[in-house]
Amino acid sequence: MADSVDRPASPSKGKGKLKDFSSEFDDLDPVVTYRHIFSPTIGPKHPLRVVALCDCNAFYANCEQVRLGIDPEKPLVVAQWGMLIAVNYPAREFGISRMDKPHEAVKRCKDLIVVHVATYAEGELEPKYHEKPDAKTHKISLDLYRRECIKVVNTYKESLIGGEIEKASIDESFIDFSIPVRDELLRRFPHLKDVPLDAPQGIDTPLPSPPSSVEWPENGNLVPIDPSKFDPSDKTLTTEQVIEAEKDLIPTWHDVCLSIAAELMSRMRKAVFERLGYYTTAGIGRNKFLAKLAASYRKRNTQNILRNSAIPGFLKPMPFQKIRNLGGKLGKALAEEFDAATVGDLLSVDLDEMQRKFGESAIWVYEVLRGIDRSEVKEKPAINKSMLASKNLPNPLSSTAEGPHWIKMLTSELAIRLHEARELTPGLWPKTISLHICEGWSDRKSKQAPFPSPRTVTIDLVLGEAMKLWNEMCKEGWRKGMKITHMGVSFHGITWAEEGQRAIETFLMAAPSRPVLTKDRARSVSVGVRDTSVEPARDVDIDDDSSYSFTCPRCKKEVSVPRKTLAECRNVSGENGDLASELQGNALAALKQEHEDFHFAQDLMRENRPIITNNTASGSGSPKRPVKKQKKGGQASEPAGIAKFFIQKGKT
DNA sequence: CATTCTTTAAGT
DNA sequence: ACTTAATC
Repeated sequence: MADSVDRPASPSKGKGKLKDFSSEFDDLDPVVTYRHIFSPTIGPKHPLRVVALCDCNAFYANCEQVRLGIDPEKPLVVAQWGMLIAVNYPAREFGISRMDKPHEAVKRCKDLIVVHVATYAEGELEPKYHEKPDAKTHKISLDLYRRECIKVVNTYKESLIGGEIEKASIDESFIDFSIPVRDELLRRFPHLKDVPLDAPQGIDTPLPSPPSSVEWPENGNLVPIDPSKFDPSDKTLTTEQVIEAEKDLIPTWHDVCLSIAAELMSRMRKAVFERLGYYTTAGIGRNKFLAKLAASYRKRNTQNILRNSAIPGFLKPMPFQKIRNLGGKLGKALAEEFDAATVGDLLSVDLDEMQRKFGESAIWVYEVLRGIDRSEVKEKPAINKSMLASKNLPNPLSSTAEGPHWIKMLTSELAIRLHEARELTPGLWPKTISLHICEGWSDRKSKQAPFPSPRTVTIDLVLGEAMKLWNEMCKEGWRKGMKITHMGVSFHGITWAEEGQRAIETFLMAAPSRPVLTKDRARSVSVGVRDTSVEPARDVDIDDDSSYSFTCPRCKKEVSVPRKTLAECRNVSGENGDLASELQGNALAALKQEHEDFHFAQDLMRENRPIITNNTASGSGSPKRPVKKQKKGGQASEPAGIAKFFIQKGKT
């Protein structure tokens, strides 16, 4: 009850007063002007912003069902050791839930298909669907789901022109439809493009009235404005019924935008289903957290539209712990502090009080409770920044000698996954490696170290680095009676290697089998420097500061790698005769290739795929690499596939 | 209602 | 570098 007098006035209207409910959500029908329509960007405060969250339903189960070519209406579950990690919707009809054990589930449904997740057996280089996987000896592989997830996101991209997509988790993506929707809006209502000559406030004049009714797509649900008019347990509530009950309603321009987004979303979900066979559910609303909540309104192969006018009725009875970021400690703290469970319960807490108790987070919470969320849909790099292989140990390790077995298992998987990632994006490399263990129930320890940078991934390399960490850990000793119940190895800071570094590698790989060029010999060799075609060759002086360089037509920057660095990397050689031209050709070709690869990787990381002009379903889901390098050495740079990969073992 | 495995971000 | 928290 501290006085709020000594605090500056809060921006909230009803501050300190008894709340008038209509003012809790006071921005639901903002004025939209021509200026809004013309705005080149549509940020979090724009009144016509439209965001969707689309997630795959029972994704792992759906993946296995598709992989096995099973009828999607057959009940199917995915098991991981003694538990279920995915239950498809037909199986849920039998009352099976993720908390059930596989054997319990089978009791509920005689014909239930139980698929165990793929596992690595000891020493295996790829995961398999083993007959009888054993938690004591095998290691789970979630790779199938990771790969399928990429296909889903790529399909979204191909079927959407010009929107932003953020992959939020393995089976969820946020989509910002604002720009494509605005473009379509102008196509359908071209009169919005012209500010009337007699408009009183020019470009700041409010838009004319929207059409008197909105065509909501058939295949989705409208969250009702007044849920009390309906039986909340009625899962069959249709859009028609909602529209019928809201006959008198005057739609807004934002409603029109939502309906357009719904069409686009529907098209994207259809593409995913037709191409990949995955069912999705989407939520569509004015911002991310509402889109996410709306997605959970009705599930399985559908989409739910949350109009601004429906926000209060939807949000007030909502347990606030369902809101993203309020599911954990913060949510619990709020519940305890204010003895509240629903959003409605917290609306009477004013901003000052909230700030006193929750400091920084208060404004975010305060706004979210009122349906406001300014967070943006931001494209995340397509490449993961970290990679973890971990394992709970059913028989805890009780001696240091048992460590290496599991470390080998975990590092093998990591090496394979890194190698796989590099097939798509050559040059990816982790900055650090770390080893993490749990002793007993809650004693955790971790060690990390910089990861070295040879150019090929081998299991032995990763194993060796992890073993160093393990040995360090062992040296520090264990609590009395060592009991390791969990172990994990991970890569962090996985990024595209530095350009110069990569250029050198490419360069060296281009000439792998030639006699070694010593520094002395290199001094006597002639190499052209700036421009291969124009500048005459001149003597190499290893100590000079000149570079191989060219100007990139795309970014207009001069790209170079110091000649010195290349020379010192040794192995640069050839017969004395045409060595000069060969060297400069190799170096420049490598550098150019490297630079193209750099752009390629950047595009890939930002997921800037070339814009598809028509919706002609192109078969390939992944971007094309730039023109392949013509290698003088005639040697494949990277071994393809796991078989070859293993041959690399033992080499530096 | 608890469990295995992931990934990311942020704090100390 | 190492820990904690949050999400699926």
